[in-house]
Amino acid sequence: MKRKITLKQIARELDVSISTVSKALRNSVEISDDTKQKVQAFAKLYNYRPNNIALSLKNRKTNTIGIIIPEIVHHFFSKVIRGVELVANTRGYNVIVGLSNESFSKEVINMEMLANGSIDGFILSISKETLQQQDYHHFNETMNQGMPIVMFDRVVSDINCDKVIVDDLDGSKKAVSKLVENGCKSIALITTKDYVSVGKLRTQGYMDALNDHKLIPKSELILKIDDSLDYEVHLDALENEIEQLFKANKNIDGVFAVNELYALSAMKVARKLGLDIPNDLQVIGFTDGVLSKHATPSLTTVSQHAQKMGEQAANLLIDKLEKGLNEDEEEHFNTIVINTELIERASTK
Amino acid sequence: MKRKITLKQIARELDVSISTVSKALRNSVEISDDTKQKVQAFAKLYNYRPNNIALSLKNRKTNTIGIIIPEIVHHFFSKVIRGVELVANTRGYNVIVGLSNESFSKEVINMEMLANGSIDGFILSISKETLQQQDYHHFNETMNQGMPIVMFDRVVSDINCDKVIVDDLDGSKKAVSKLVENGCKSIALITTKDYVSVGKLRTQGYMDALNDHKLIPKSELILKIDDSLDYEVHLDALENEIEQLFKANKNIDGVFAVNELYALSAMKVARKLGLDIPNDLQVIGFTDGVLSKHATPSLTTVSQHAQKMGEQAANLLIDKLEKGLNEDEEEHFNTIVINTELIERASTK
DNA sequence: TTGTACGCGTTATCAA
DNA sequence: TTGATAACGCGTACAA
Repeated sequence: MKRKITLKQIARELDVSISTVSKALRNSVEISDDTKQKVQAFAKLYNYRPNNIALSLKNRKTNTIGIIIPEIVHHFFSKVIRGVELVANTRGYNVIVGLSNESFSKEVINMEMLANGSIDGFILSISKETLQQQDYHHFNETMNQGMPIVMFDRVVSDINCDKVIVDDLDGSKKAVSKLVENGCKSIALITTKDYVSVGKLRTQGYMDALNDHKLIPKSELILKIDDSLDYEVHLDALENEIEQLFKANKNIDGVFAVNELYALSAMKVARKLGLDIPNDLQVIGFTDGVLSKHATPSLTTVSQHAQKMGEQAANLLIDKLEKGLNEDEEEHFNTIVINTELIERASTK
Repeated sequence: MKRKITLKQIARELDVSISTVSKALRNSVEISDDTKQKVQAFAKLYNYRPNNIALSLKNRKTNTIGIIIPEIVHHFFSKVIRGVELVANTRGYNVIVGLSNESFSKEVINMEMLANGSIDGFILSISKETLQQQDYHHFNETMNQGMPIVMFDRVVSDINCDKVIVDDLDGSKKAVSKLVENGCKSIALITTKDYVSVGKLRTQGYMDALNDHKLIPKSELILKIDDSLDYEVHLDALENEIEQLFKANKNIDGVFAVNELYALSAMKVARKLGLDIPNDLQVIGFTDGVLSKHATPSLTTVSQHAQKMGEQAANLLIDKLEKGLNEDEEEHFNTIVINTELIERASTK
């Protein structure tokens, strides 16, 4: 087992100084061709590679991005990671992943861990618990220490940083308008409690679309799910709530759900109640998930372009990292809005 | 914007030496209580945290694990990551993620990138292209440099390292036996080409189960898909192949598929051909995916316990990293076999 | 053309 | 009880 070779070892072997080796390897004009050849050959033979950690320490730059997400077993987030990775890699960065697991304290601990020199900047999406507690001090502290943050999807306006979001409002409007245009008269909304920013915006889009079409939103058609429960586990509870909704409002002929699970559950319940999709009931979900495509019937969705979000976030962050930030120049923050796309499948006419 | 504070700055402020500060913060008995209090108060005030990079350089230990996987937008792999993250975090490690995207060269580049000091060891699953080319030099070189590797799921026997695998053979046997016991007489197998080790083993399990039940495997019932195509894109091609299989063998009453997509496609085609599941046809898939649970009908699966695999892999790696490896002690490699579990849903009787 | 010295931030050892 | 020094591995300004 031959350990990784260092400049010092090469220098000793060839009986020259460390700096000579260093310069020779970087092809400096200061060094004679003879020495360069000798050193380079030796380095190649022993497969010399500079130690990243030493470089990071010296340059005060790790070329590593930290990404903190609430959950990785989730198509949306893993697609975002893929986007980040893609851009990061081509631009010479590595990606270190931290999971908050929707917990405030884990988010804080993870960020503190990484902020102590391990990375150059963060890309993150806020955990539910943090959103609920509205405690954002760790984000501000991190930025105060000169470490940039790019937030995506779950963002809050209280924090001044670069952001990448989907056009939740417009996406929802498009979806609900589609339902209206397809003839739905009584459209239900299945959404989350309002502290989830995207849930709130998507709810707003639903309202706007109805208003645009001179339809009156009815509160009994709006089901706000408390998603602090993990519904992958408590699926029954979710389905029960939806069933109650349908039973109390037999005239429902359209459903807009703010995520995939809600939409699929709605379809499942509808099937159980003997409704035909899309003839009796049309359904659209806001999601980038895989379930939609393979569902029966396949689900019409509002696509969020998760991978693109990741790419944009990575570009935003790296741009900031590499922009020689002129001292007293006012810092500027960007918000990139990703357009949604309505993907029509079999759950709508 | 206050940059992160260092020992040196604290020392200067308090007019003591750097080493005094360092010792005071670690509560050394060498330092007077007075000084300790002073230093610790100051450090707390300015929220001092040791710089990870400097520590890594000094200790030649990064406390970071590198994980290289072929694809992140895939439930199996993201669950494995979750398992790795969980264990790594509780044991004081970070996780850095590299994606090979099923490409040999990306796998090599990613590993070289990380092997230069960024991490202490690898957890990885081999890319398809690497498996096809059977070029494993990068794994051996990495290990020769003293960097341990733990492989999971897609492994090869040629390489000597710790491994975590599922019991593919037994899992497949259980599945196919189940079909036989449920009355299937003519069971088709939808699998991959043999260079994918798990595909090969699962095929073997199918054979074994049939033999155990005195049934004769028929080659015309075995469909080997060339999965170098991305079937998420070329879904039609996949479904066509399966349709041919069904049409050429009308007596098929059971299907065992080595992954989720194949199983779902089989169900879709069957539905199209007017077959009722599970009455005319029973289907089982080898997978840990989400699609199964939400499919119509829901799919009976052989579960791989992906998260547990990740946890075991992380424990294996960290154990090795932290075991004071006695010089001439023979190095020992473990292979952990994870048991599968048959999860019965609606696609079987 | 080559080598010395320094600094990145930390800790351990040894001297004062 | 405190401080100076060396070391981790690297690159660079400056001296020889």
